[in-house]
Amino acid sequence: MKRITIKDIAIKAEVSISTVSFVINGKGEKMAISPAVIKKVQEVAQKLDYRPSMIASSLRTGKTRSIGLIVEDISNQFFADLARVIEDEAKNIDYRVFYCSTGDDEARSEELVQSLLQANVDGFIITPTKNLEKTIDMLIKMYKPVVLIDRYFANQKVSHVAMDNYDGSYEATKFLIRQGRKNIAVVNNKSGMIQMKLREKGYTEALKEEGIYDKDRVLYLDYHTNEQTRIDATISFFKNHPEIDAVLFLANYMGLAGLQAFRKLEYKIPEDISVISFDDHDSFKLHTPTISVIAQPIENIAIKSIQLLMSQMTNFSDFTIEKVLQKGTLILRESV
Amino acid sequence: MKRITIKDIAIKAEVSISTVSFVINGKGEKMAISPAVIKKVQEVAQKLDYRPSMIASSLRTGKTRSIGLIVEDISNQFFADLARVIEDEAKNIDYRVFYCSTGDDEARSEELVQSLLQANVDGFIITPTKNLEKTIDMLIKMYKPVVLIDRYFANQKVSHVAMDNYDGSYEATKFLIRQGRKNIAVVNNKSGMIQMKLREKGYTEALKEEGIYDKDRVLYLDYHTNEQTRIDATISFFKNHPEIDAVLFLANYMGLAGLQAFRKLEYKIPEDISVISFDDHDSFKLHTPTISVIAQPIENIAIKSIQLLMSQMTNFSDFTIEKVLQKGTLILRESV
DNA sequence: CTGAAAGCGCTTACAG
DNA sequence: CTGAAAGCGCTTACAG
Repeated sequence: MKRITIKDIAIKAEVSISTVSFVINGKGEKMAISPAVIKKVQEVAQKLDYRPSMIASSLRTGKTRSIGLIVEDISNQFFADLARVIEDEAKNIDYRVFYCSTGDDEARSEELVQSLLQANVDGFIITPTKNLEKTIDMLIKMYKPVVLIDRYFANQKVSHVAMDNYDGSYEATKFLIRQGRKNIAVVNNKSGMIQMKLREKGYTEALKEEGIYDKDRVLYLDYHTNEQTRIDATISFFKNHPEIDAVLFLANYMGLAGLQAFRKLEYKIPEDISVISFDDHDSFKLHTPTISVIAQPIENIAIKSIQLLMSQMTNFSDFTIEKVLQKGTLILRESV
Repeated sequence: MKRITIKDIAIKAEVSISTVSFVINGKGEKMAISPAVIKKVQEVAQKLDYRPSMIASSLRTGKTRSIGLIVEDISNQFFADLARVIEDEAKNIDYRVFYCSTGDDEARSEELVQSLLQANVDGFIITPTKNLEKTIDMLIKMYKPVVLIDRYFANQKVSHVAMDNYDGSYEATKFLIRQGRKNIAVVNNKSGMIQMKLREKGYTEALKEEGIYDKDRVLYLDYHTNEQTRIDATISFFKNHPEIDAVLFLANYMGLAGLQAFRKLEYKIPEDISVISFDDHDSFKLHTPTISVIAQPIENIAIKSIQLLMSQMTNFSDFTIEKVLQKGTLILRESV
């Protein structure tokens, strides 16, 4: 099974290698190659079942028609959905996507960037970890197109696409207040990343406007631990705060842990406590009762990020940095 | 930012290009290069922050140190978990994994194989669609290592790793019978793929042994449809069969649809109906009541498949075809 | 012990 | 309108 190359085609079609290359790449007309020759080359290529070597072409051009997608955790539904849409979009423009998960591990994130760099991807879409600002600056300096998604660094000159997190939790909190809830808690993680801070801020501001903010009603969970530990922490927090009558979970895995905590505590939802979580998830639709969520505009985020990346890839010297916030959707279910 | 190549190192270290290449690839000793030279080359490489071009080396050697992983749907937890373990295992032996989903679309599966072939992956791990037998034969003919997972073609000479599906559902059904259930239904899809047939067969045999098999208690759902349609089909089936007192769902997405159907029907689990589903899933642990499952040995499947693939990759002319079945685990929760 | 050179399969500037 | 040739960054058989 010897590989068919443009040389084989050239010989068989009795033209030069360059002519074959031009025709294969659709530059036949531009190069003023006669229609007859174009047709002949195409026929021969077809007959020999020619497949271009991406590797050889990459080595020559320095381009791979691939993009690297670094997410926090591909087994989290939110990121899986995001990846799926990004992959589909990329496929439409004939790009391949390499995905990988950081697990919110800072060293691993670094490694992943390096390894994608080594694989020579043409551009990056990244949900950064906390330490990654410098690495991203380095990519920019290397003229590598980058778009950040879901989270970002406030003062960095890099395009990003994220949900309007502040607005999402502000609106959800206001909704709970309008329902008559007075003692509203929030569960955040300890990451301190901007998207989480903004979610908390939306909650905080909404309560402060009503003069009912209480800093003791904020629980911080550790991302880097197992689910049981999160459940236990949630249980003991709520045991200490029996007055709480509503809660906002700032990410789906915290919501999932919270629901298990409430089951242990035998809380009735929404009678004892109203529940809203960030990020929609199968389990929220299936839970008894069904759980209200602030759903992310996954499709919009994916499409916009590919657009921004493409604009950098086609024209690195003169593109505009865009910082895009897409509105989420409050989906009301039985839990409120 | 010019790229650093072995040529730069050769010049700086004042040795030949070949010497650099040998040292970089750890063949210095074998080539009897003096320790002093080895050390010098390594130091220079380090200082210049040299990164080998995978692309150039691939072009030269024909190897890419990558494997293609084709699953049915990466956003399904079972496949996501499988992919995660496979990726970790591959990383340990310094291989990269490209994953993609067929969506059980036969044309797309073909395309994916072609596109991975074009990317020159060194080996394939595939959950095949129904039509893929010929394509896989072609890979074998091209001397491309292949391992099938989750499903396979009974008479094909290709290694595979799957769960012992027959045993899994046989044991689960026997368990339901021992619990005193008499009218046990099963929900399958229409794919007709071997793993689904075996799951159904385990159920059928267990019931036939007791003389209580009834072919009217088998429901077939369509994979290629939306969840609501599956829920509706499940509801109408159970409405027509009020005598059913237990059910086995043969894949997690059917189980998830089933639970929503039961909620609509206001069935009490397990009082009205005992429930066991294939494939564990977050939602099953979180459901009220928690749902019993036949969990797949995901880690074992992943590890074994990489092992089999590696044995083919290192020695294609003389490896043994292995057909491996790993036992699943019946996890009993509140639903039975 | 080390080096010069061919070649993997392409693309593209240059010449005619 | 078409072809000869250089070169992308490696690896490795061969020569000395």
